[in-house]
Amino acid sequence: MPEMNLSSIHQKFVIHFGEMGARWGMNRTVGQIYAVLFLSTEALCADDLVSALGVSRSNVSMGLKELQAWQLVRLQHRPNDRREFFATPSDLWEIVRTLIDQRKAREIDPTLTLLRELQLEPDFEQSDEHTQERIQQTTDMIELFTKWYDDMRAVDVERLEQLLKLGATAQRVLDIKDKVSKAGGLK
Amino acid sequence: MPEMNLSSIHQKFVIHFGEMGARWGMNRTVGQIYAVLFLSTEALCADDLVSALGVSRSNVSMGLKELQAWQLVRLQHRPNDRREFFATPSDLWEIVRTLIDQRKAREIDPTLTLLRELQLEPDFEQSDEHTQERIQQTTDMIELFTKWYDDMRAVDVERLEQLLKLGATAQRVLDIKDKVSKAGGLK
DNA sequence: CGTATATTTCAGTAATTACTGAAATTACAG
DNA sequence: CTGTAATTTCAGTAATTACTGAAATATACG
Repeated sequence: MPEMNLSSIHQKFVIHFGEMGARWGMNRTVGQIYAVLFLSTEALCADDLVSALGVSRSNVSMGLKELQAWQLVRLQHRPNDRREFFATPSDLWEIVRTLIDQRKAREIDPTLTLLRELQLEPDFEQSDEHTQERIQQTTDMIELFTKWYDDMRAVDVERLEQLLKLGATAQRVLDIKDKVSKAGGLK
Repeated sequence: MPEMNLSSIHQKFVIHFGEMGARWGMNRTVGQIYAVLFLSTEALCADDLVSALGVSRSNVSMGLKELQAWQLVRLQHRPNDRREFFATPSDLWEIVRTLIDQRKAREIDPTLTLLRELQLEPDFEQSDEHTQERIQQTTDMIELFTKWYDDMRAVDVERLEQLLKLGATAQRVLDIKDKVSKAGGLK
C-alpha cells in the first residue's frame, strides 16, 4: 500500500473499512474508496482516489462503478471541468438505508422467492414433515423481518431514533395490555 | 457436484444456501453443510455429509469445525458409536440470534473499538471538523443499534414477535405522547 | 499396549477473485 | 471534424481462498 498521504486517523479508518468491505460482499478497494469519500470534506475525482490509495486508475474506475451500482455514491460535476467527482450522502441514515435495501434486494428477496417456489413444487407435500416445517419457519421469519423493516423504513429519522431508543421499553405497553386483558377478561 | 442423493427440494435449498453462505463470510461448502443439517430430521455424521454433498472428507471436517466456531451446530453422540453427529438447533430464533451475535462480535464490536480509539488519539482534535463529525456519527449509530439489539435479545421470543409485528404501529404511542405534551404544555 | 476406526492437519493444487497496464471508447472544446 | 483529456474495458497476471488426498493424530475397545 504505497502512496497514502492521509492522516493517521484517515489511514486507520480506511484500512479498517477496507477489511470490512471485503466481508460485506464488496472487495477491499471498494471499501477503501468508500471510506475515503466518507471522510472527505469535498467530492473527489478518480485520480484523487488513486493517489490516496495507491491503486491503479482502472481499479478505482471499477470500484466506483460498483459503488454506483450499490447506489452508495453521488456523482457531481464542476463548471469548466469534465472530470467526474464523487461523494457519499451526507446523511448517514440514508447510507445505512441504502446498504440494507441493497442487501435485501440481493440476498433476502431472492431467498424468499426460492422458499415460496419450493412450497409450490409438487414434491413439497411429499417431503417429510420436518423439511416442510423448516421451510415454513424460515419463510415466516424472513417475512416478519422484512415487513418490520418496510414499516420502519417509512418512519422519519427522528421518530426512528426514538423508537430504537425505546427498545425493550416498548414491551411495557404489551405487558400492560396483557394485564388488562387478563384482569378484565377482554379478549 | 456429483453424488447428491437429496430430493429436488433439498437440492435447491442446499445450493441456494451454499451461495448465500459464500456471501456471509463462510464458504459455499460450509453453507451447504449447514443447509443439509438444517433440513435433516436427525443428526448426521461427517460421512453422511460427504455422500450428500460429494465433497472430500477433509473439506467436511473443516466445514464442521468452522460451524462449531460459529456455534451454529450441536455435537451429539450415540451409544456404541464413536462417530460424532451434528445437528442444528431446532429453534430458528436461536439460530438467528447466534448468527447476529457472531457477526456482531466479529465485525461490529471491533469497528466500535476502532472508532473509540480514533477519538482518543491526539490527532483526532486536529483533524478537520467533517472527519470528527463522521466518526462521531458512525459511533453513535452503531451504539444505537447495538443497545437496541441488546435490549431485544433479552426479550422472550413470543414478545419479540409481537413487538416486530407492531412495527411502526408502536409509533402511535409516540404520536400520542407528542400531542399530549404539546396540548398540555408538559415538557 | 495393539489395532481398528474416526477425525484432523497440512502441503500441494485447483478455482476464484482482485488488480494492472495497455488499448479502446467516450466526451467535449476548439 | 480534430485533438486532448477522462473514463472504461479487458486480457493477462497476481493474490487469495477453497479443496483434496495422504499422512498424522486421536479415540476407544479388546
